Order: sequence, then structure tokens, then C-alpha cells
Amino acid sequence: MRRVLDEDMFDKISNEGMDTTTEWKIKNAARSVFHRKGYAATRTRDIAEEAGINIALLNYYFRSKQKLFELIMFETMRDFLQNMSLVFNDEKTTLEKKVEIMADKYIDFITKEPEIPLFIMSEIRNDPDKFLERLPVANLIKNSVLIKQHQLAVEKGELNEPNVLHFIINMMSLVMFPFIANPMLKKIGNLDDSSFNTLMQNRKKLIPSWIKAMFT
Amino acid sequence: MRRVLDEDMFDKISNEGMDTTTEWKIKNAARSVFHRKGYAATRTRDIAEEAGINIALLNYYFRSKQKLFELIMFETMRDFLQNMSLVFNDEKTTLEKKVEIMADKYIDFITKEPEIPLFIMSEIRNDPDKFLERLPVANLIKNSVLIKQHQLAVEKGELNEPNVLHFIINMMSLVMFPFIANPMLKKIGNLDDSSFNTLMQNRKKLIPSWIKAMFT
DNA sequence: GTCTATAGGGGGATAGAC
DNA sequence: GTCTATCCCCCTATAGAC
Repeated sequence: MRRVLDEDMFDKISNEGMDTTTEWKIKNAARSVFHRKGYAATRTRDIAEEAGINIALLNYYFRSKQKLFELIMFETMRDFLQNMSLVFNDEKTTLEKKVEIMADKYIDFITKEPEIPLFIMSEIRNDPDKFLERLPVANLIKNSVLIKQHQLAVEKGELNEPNVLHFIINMMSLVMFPFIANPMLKKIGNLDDSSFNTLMQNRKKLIPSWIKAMFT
Repeated sequence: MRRVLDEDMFDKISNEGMDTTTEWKIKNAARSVFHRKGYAATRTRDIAEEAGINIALLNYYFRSKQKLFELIMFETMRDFLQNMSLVFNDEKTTLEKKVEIMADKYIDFITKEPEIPLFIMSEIRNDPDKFLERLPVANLIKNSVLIKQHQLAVEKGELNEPNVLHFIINMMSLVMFPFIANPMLKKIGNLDDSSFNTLMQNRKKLIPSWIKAMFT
């Protein structure tokens, strides 16, 4: 079953139980290599090798390196944003609780695929419009429950900083930056992968208390 | 005067009043393009064009794309670390004052060349040992005055978190992450370049007060 | 020092057999 | 669907004239 990739990207992202097909093996290898090296430094040969197939087959299924990359990029951003959206738009949790869940969920999510934050930021830089225009990045956050709750808290005088952007930036910074600067931080702190992960686990509890201290 | 690049990189980094030579034009173009696109996505043609010369001349002065890149990378990291070192190792300032200076100096430094944080993190990922082994990244921080002051403050019971790594990570996160996530944040906050810069100027004062709130 | 012309190699993509 | 063989373009680097 050959994939046609000319329609809406998001239709193509579902993986309907094809977890062991050739297509799946290629996509998995592509995700791994693209995440690790970025688009420009990745050779289709690397992907083929990691998938245990050859380049011809890669082009048979995905038409081109470019098309395969866009698929991976959109899938990755979808996962990244979905995680955020779920937390930001939960009607049942308080603002304070949202920070806890965000730290907890995101640190687990990124620990499993630690290359994702740097990958996303790098590739967005290369073509901001392409990936930001097509995805509901802004709306997803602008209309979120979290924004409304923050606005309400500001009006009640519960927060010392009215600009919600600082709130969002700081939350994201404290969670994601350590993964982006991972090699440098491991060097500075004499950490191996295991102790780095422990450090990040500790931050799950620290970050909510820090956010609270900063803004109240 | 042809450059020989086989010796210690740092000897080559001084620019002794050659601010208008061809070599200088090429290096400047290279810095700009490498910072913007990264090593893999950069073509020597791009650099030559931006410098207003041709590829042959680029190779005449710098031997190869690889060598030219390493020069730029080491210069960039040197500037990046030097800025940090000056703050971290000032004997005369308190820990609290260091945070103020760090936020102030770094935000100005990065605002002038906003691509630097993402550039450094991306290229270090591609070859962590190459760039981290040769530079005094770790020692520069481990033996710093800031670390000693932090240790002392912990012993006096003035800080609520004994691990200095969290202190350093949070300071770096709050300053650098916004630049790394720039396109996404501009999208989320409906910002143009000018209002983004204003936001960062505001953070100069906010970050020190936040750090204080977090740790005391 | 600076250019034009070109060599040389790597990497993406396809043809065609099975 | 999957492979081998091959095409061809693009990019880096160099030769050689000025």
C-alpha cells in the first residue's frame, strides 16, 4: 500500500495497527535520525540503514526525503502541542494544579524522547511560517482555559505579574531548557545520563513551588 | 597573508585591526550564515555570496568549510563563555548582584546576536566532545566565585535549595530559553521583533526578583 | 590576492529486474 | 514490495590564468 502524501498531513498521521510493517520501520528510523541530527545533516542512507532497508524503498513509500521529513515534523509537533493543550485546556484543574501536571507530564514525555525540544526549535527556525502557520499553535494557547484562569487571578490581585506571557515562558523555560542544554549541563555538573534524569525528576516537584514563589 | 590553521585555535581568534580586509569580510559572512542556518545547512556558496567574493577565495583563506566553521564555533563559544566567566568570577559582587548583572549583560549580548544560543546548543549536540573537551566550560564554572558564594549561603541557611546546579540552570533558562523559542513565542504572543525585545528588556528586572523569590 | 573553469565526490532519486 | 545498479545534480575544493 503506497502512501500518497498530497493531502492534509494530519490525515496521514494515524497509524492504524501497522506497527510492524516496512512503512512503520522506515518512519521510526526516520524519526530517530531526524530528531538526532536535524533535516540538513540527515542522509536518506542513514535512515535506510537504521531501518534495515534501502533507499529505493524509502522513496517508494514516502516519495522524497523532504516529504518524509515533513511527516515526521508534523507528527512531532502534534505530540508536543497535544501534551500542552491537554494541560492548558483542562476545565477541572486550578491554575496551580496545571503547573504541577505540566511539569510532571512534560518532563516524563521529554525524558522518553529528549531530542524533541531542540529538534523542534531548530527546525522551526529554518522555516518558521511553514510549521507555525499550518498548526494551531497560537490559538491553542490564546483561547486556553489556563489563560482565562490567569486573567482572573490577575484581576483578583492574586498574581504580581499581569503579563501571562512571562508565566508561560517561565514554565516552559524551566521544564525544557535543561534538555536543550543537556550536553553542556552534564559537563558542568559532572553528570551521567542517569543522574541527569534524576535531576529532572527532582525538578518535577521544584518547578511548581518555584512558579508559585515567583508569581505570588 | 594566508592563514595557517593547524595550531591552537585560540591563537587565531584575535583580529588585529584587519576590520576591512577580505579575510574579515569572509569571516563575518561565515559567522552570520553559520549562526542562522547551522553547519550542515550552510553552503560555502552562501558565505561567498554574502561576503561578495567567490568560493575559491574562501578556500584560499580558510582551507575548507570545516576549518572555517570550527573557527567560528570556537570564537562564538569563547564570547559566550567569556561573558559568563566575567560575571561568575567577579570577587567584588554579591551573589544577588551577580544575578542582576548576568540578566542585564546576557540579555543585551544575545539581543545583538539572537541566533547564538540555539546555534551553540545545536552544534554541541552534533559533536559534544569536540567542543566541550577543548574549552574550559566546566572548570570555568566549577571553580567560580559564584559557586563558592552559593555554597556559603547554603551553609548559612540563606537558601532553600542546596544544589547549585538548579540555581545555574534556572538563571540560564530564564535568560536564554526565550531566544531559543523566539519564533514560537512571537506567534503565541502576537509579537513583532520590537515588542519581543521590549519583553526581554522587562525581564532584565524581573529575572533577579524571580530568582530571589525562588531560592530564599 | 582574486578570478574562471573544472575536477571529484556525495547524496537524492529512479529504472527495471525479481 | 523489495532489491541492485545507475543517473545526475549539487556542492566542496583545486588548478591555473591574471
